[in-house]
Amino acid sequence: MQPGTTAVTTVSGGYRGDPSVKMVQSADFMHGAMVASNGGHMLSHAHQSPHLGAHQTHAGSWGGSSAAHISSISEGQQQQQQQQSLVYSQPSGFTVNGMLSSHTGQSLSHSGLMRGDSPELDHHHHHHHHQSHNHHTHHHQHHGVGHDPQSDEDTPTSDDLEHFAKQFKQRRIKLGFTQADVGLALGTLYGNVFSQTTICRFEALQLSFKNMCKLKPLLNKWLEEADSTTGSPTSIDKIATQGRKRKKRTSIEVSVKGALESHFLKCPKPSAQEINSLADTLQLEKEVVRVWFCNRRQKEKRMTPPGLPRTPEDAYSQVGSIGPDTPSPSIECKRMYSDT
DNA sequence: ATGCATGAGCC
DNA sequence: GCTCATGCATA
Repeated sequence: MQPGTTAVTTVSGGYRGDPSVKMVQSADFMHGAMVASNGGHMLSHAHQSPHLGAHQTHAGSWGGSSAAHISSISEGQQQQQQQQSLVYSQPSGFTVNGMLSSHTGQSLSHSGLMRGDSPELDHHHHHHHHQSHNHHTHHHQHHGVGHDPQSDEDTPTSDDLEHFAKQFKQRRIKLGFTQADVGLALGTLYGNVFSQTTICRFEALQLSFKNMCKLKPLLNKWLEEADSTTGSPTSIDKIATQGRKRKKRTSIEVSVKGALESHFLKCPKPSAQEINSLADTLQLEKEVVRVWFCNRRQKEKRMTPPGLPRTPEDAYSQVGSIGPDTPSPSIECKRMYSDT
């Protein structure tokens, strides 16, 4: 390695189109995953623009003011610890309640989430579900959890999704299932397999609004199945893992990340030439830089903004001069040259 | 739990 | 090449 290497790309080249190496990905994605000591992000600048309707492309698909704390540390820990049962909990059936008898009441109900913000997600389509509070009709009775007011018919609001995600996580944990278990179960039940990552991001509301809406019905059905003690031996049939060759994950140095961040603030969508220059300066592959910006933009569109270690309660303490983002002037990034 | 990556669909 | 949904691999 050269002393000037900014990123450790373990493998370079030959990952696609090279059938010499075959490696089936094992399901042990949780090895040493007991590091639930996070809760905050390293990104402390937290640039979020609460003022929509401006010249900005799209500042947050969720309306920005969701203010949902990602997850409590206490929940995260107990969730991580149970991931040791990745040897597929269901050998030949759905032994739902056959493994959840070892917990009694650890997950206290801590629904600290009540603020009335109206999500205005009018950037995708024009569905007008402005969360009209027409509660003139009597709401059907629901005992405890497992049922959401909207069912899975019409489009839920961000509040609904937020609530559902929380409930889902609670139930899931109480039932003794891991996020990976749920992902697999969805596959066996509906044909759509999902990874632990997706389930995790759903619970943490780190998906786009549309994506959340798509997954909610599925997860809701799983919930019903699971908690109804359905001893019905559902067919377990997990699809064979695709022998995909994947590029080794590039580890970008912290300093380099900082540089990328700075550039992102100036211009979230750099041109190919800009990317080229950046890649050259930071000694990274152009593709790596390009993908980094893509991922960075995606992160910006999530409900939970990048780096927001404050709880909804804390949000009340700093209103007025909304601090997460210093209102930067609209620095429109433009192409350096036009080679046309 | 999250960072980097893939791939499908769109332009 | 971008967005968007999704996930492997990893800290």
